[in-house]
Amino acid sequence: MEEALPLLYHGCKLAKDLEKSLQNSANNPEIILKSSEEIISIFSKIKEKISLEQTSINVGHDIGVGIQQWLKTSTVVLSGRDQPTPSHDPMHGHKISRMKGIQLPYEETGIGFKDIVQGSGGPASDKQLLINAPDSTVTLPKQRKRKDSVSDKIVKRGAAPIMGNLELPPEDGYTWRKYGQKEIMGSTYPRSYYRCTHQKFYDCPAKKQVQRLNNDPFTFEVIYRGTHTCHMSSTTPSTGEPLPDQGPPSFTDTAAGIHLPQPFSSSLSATTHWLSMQIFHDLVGVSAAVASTNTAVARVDSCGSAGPSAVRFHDYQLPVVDMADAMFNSNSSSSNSMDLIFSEHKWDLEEKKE
DNA sequence: TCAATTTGACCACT
DNA sequence: AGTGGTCAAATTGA
Repeated sequence: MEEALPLLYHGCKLAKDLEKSLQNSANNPEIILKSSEEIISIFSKIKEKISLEQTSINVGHDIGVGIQQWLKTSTVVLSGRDQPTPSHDPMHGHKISRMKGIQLPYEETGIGFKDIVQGSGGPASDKQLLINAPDSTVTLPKQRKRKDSVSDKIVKRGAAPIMGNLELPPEDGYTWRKYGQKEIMGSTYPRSYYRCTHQKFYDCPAKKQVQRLNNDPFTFEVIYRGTHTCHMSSTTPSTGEPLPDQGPPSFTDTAAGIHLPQPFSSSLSATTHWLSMQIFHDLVGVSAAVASTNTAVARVDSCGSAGPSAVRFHDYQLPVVDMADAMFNSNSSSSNSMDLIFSEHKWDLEEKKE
C-alpha cells in the first residue's frame, strides 16, 4: 500500500488539475484526452499494485481503511473572515469531520459540492424595538438587522436548472419565501434573498441567498444562514423530516425533479476531494460501473420518455472516497467496481481509437 | 382574500 | 460613500 498511496495521490491530483483546467481546455479535446489517459494509466498502475498486495479480503479491507484514513485527511474547505472553531460546524453543532452536506454534486461543471462554513459572530438583533413607556407602548421603526447578524453560514453549490424556469433555486427540502433581490457588484447575476416560509409562525431564523456564479451561470451558490427552528417545513416527504441539526439538506435536481441520494456515510463526509466522473464518462464511458454505486448522480435525460427504462444516466460524479469504496470495499476480485470501471475504460478507449 | 413576489428605499457596515 | 442585507408597499396570482 505504501507504493500505491503516492500514486493514488498523484492520480487524484492530476484529476483535480484536469478539472480545474476544464474551462480553459474544454475546446481542446487533445489535452483532455492526454490528461485522461495519464490519469487512467496511473489508476491502472494503482490497481495492479493493490491487486498484487491484496492477498486476502481482509488485507484488501485494511487497504481500503488506509485509503479512507488518508482521504479523511483531505481538507474541508473553510473560508471567510472568521474560521469556526476547529471541531464544530457552528451552525448545527456537527463536528467538522462529520460535517454533513458534502453534497453530491450534480452540476455539469464537475465542480464538487463544497461546504464552506463561515463564522462571523454576533448575536442576531431583535427585529423590532419595543419600548414600554410608563403609560403606553411605543413602537419604534423596525430596527434593521446587522449584516451577518446570523452567526454562521454554510455555502453550497449546486447546478441551476437547465430546463424550465432557470431562475428557480435548487430545491432543498425546505420552503422559502423570497424577500429581496439585489444586483451585486462584480456579479453578473442578481442575488436573491429567501427566508423560511414559517418564519412568522415558528420564529424560524433560517435564511438563504441564492446567486448564479459569474463564471458558471449553470451553477447556483447558495448561502444558508441560521438554523431552521420550524419542524414542519419539509417538502421532502420521501427523505423524512430534516432535523435542525442535519444542516441544509441536499439539493435536488430541479430540472428533473429528482431527489438526490444522500451521498456519504458520516465517516467520510469531511472529504471534499472529488473526482469528476464526468471526465471519465465523457471520455471513456463508465456509466454502467458508476451507476452501480450508491453515490452516482443520475440526471434524467429530459428528452426521454417516461418509465424506468427510459431513464438515461448520462451525468455522473463520484467523490474520491467513493472511488475508494469502489476500489476496496468490494469483496469480489473479478467483478468489483474498479474492474468494471477500468475494463470499460480500456474497451471504450480502444473503440475510440478505431 | 391571502400569500408570494417584486422592487425601491432604508440602514448597517466597511 | 459604497455595498449589501432587509424592510415594506405595491403588484401579481391562485
